[in-house]
Amino acid sequence: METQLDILKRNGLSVTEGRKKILDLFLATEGALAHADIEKNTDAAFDRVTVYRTLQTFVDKGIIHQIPTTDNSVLYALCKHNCAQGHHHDNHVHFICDECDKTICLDDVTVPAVKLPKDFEPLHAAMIVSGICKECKVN
Amino acid sequence: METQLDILKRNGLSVTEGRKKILDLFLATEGALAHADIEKNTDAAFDRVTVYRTLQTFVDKGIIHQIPTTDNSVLYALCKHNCAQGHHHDNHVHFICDECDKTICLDDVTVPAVKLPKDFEPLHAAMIVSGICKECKVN
DNA sequence: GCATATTTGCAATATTGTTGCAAGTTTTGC
DNA sequence: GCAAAACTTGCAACAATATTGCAAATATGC
Repeated sequence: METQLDILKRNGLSVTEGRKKILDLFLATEGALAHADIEKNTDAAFDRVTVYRTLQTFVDKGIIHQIPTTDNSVLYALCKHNCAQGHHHDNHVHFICDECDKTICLDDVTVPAVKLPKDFEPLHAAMIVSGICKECKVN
Repeated sequence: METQLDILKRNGLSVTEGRKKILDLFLATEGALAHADIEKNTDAAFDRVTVYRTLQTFVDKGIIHQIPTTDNSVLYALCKHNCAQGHHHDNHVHFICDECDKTICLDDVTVPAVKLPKDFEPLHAAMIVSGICKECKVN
């Protein structure tokens, strides 16, 4: 399995404590992370600014992708497939649970294509489904 | 055509200057509006707080709906169809233009249903397509 | 190991969102 | 149309979130 080190090197990034730790967190988390989660889970070991910059770098490199939400926050999740710089393949559906508030990448559910009106040229599509997730449904 | 007055009355809301003006702005705008746009376009005639509260009220009543984005902001747009309180019908696709940055409600394009993994129960789905819009494509 | 390039932390600042409360406005019932 | 009740607004204070420049620290290439 690919380690944080591999990921950083593959993307030509300097290997630093901060980047390793944040990547570790992503690798250890099933769902998506908000900026706030990352600050909490690294025990304030890093400056807030570093977290912002690290996330931005990862997004630019295609290591993580952003998930839009309706509550003025952005969620981040690892790209499971190989995403080249500036060319993401994160075209899977995201599920936000109304119960436990977790966001899950449904890697096997691809965003369906839609027919747009004339002269609209689509480049990227995102889809967010909310409801009750597997875990909450069973319990 | 339905005026701002009709909309307010239909929803049992007090008719105030602020609500009328903000509704006017929505009725006059084709695309979606960010909170910042609303503050700007009302000439700072209202307190920031009033704008926040008015938008919240409109969302609660189903007069406008929220559109998720990936840049830490939420966009708002009028519900074209009759949305009952707590029961929105805004299941159309939203298009964000990378060129002019406008967000357009594609009222005629409905969000397609997707097949979710076992035990996931969907309640709501949103879809955002980005690319080049009609206007920018032609010019 | 050293020079260069990159990254980090700090401080300052800007932006955005929230809450309580008193004053003002709208609606209701007559 | 008027008074009382209900609701809405603005202000002030505050909290949270995001951005920038710059010097110090760290990582990389040779």
